Amino acid sequence: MRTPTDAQLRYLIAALEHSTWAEASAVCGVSASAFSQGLAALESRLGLPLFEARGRSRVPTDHAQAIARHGERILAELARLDDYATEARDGRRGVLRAGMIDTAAIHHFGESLVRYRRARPDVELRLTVAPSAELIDAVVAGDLDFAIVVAPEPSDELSIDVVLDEPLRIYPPPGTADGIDRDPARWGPWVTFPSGSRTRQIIRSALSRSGAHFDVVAESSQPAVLREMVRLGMGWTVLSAVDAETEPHALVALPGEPLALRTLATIRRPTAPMGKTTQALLDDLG
Amino acid sequence: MRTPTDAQLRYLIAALEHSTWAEASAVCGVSASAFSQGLAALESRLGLPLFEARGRSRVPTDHAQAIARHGERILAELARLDDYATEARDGRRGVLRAGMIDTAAIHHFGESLVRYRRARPDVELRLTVAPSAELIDAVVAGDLDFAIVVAPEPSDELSIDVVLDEPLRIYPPPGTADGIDRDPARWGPWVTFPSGSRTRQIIRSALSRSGAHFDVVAESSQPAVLREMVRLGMGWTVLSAVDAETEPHALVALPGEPLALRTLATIRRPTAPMGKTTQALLDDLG
DNA sequence: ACAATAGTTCAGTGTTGCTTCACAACAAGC
DNA sequence: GCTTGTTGTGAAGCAACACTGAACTATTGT
Repeated sequence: MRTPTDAQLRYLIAALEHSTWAEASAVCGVSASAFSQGLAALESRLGLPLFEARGRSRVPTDHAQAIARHGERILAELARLDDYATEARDGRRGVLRAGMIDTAAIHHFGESLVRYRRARPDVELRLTVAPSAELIDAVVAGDLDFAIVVAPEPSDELSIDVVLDEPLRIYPPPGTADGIDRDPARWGPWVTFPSGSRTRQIIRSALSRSGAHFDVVAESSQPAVLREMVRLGMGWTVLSAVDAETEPHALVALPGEPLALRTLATIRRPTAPMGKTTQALLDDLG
Repeated sequence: MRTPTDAQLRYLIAALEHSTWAEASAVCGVSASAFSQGLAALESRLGLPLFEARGRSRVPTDHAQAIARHGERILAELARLDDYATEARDGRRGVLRAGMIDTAAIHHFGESLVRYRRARPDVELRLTVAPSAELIDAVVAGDLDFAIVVAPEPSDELSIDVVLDEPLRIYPPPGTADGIDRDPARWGPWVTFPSGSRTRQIIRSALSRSGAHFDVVAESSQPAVLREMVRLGMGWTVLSAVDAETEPHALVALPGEPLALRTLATIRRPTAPMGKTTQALLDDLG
């Protein structure tokens, strides 16, 4: 014995709400014949009489009432599922697992995130802030829908879209003699990101291109910590301007061109379809 | 866009519960092919990605989880409907609208009714106690599933099954002279049922066959009232033994054969299918 | 390289739900 | 009575659907 169709339950409810089946079938948008057959099928599936012949019309049995109540609940649940699907389809509902490096989350896209939360309160936004390498692993593993990281090498496992290039500038400790920027050989020593860091690689190669030594005396993955160490005179650093030049205790960069550009990119797994929740945030970032 | 099938929801839930689809499809009792197609159909109906290719297995998306929860509720409601149907099919659940004349309800079938309520607590038993004519109308109108009444004339609108014949005996007031039973001409006057009553017709024709006058000095539809009037000496009556001879204040019948037999029968509308709830009570009465 | 595993695609099949048309039962009119 | 309109049912045909079995692709383990 098969389970009742949602159409059949709709027929039953309509039959109880209207005095005549012709009327009810019209409301359901099917022919009177289909309506009649549908109710007959429902009766046989349930194994219960739902209507009783009385003259030329049908009178519902007590079972019909009880079953219609069950039917209403079932249809209500189906409608809730449909509502969910509709909201999820256009990204008003769902889960969005985002990853960002700290600079992106705080300085570049903080506002976007706030806007997004306000615009889509039913989206469960889970933000992971971590270094690029960690975020890349998480994206590849499928633990994140996307991440904004320092652009990695192209790879089959990632689709990469550049979102912005930010300047990395050199920040000497306060009180460093003027004119020293002319002679890279006298730069340093350095406080910078830990050795696994992608930004550290960029810095190291840029410095070596400039002819500077890269002798590291202190490490931290936190820009704020590096800035403070420079302020205390422990050494020089290279940071993005937004990290170094924010109050309190803003640093002052060596004048001239930036040492290098750091490219930030969104990364996603190319095999995973992009959900509308993700889409919407990425659109806003661009 | 059509609504999801219950089978498709079952597939989704199974897919989330088992590590491999082959296993899940086996649990659902369908081929891996049908399973895969079913989930694909569900995805397209909802317009949402439910699974994501990862190596050679599929990983559910966040939507899949949420939708499965909705699906569980829908299936639970369907199961409740099915439970209702199962119980209703074998008469453990539903409504039973019964009618009985007072004598039947109190003396003949009171025990049956009590037994029935105890055996089938989920059946909503609605008992109407009224005179035969009224019950017959109610049955014909479809307001009662069946009734036990004084057997009426055969009719197209009723199916009639005799359940018992009960003796109607003559009850004189206390202190009536012995030997008077030999002379029907000296019987009476009478207190008896109102003129519309079926039992009164039986009594009148039986008395006239015996050669007695049928002069009525008081009427009531309630046997207990008639009995009391006889006890107070207002006149004679004819009652079924169970009504007249119960304590307190039992009457004593004229000796000899009963005046007449009153036939009680169950009546039903022949066009209405007999439900199991009705069936069960009628079986018990027999 | 090879076989085993996981899931998909394809063609074919039976069932279902629908439509249209014809029909039976009934009520109300003349 | 006869006719007419209404209400619901049955039959034939059709399109959609869910299923199966077999061939197929892609991934993983050895």
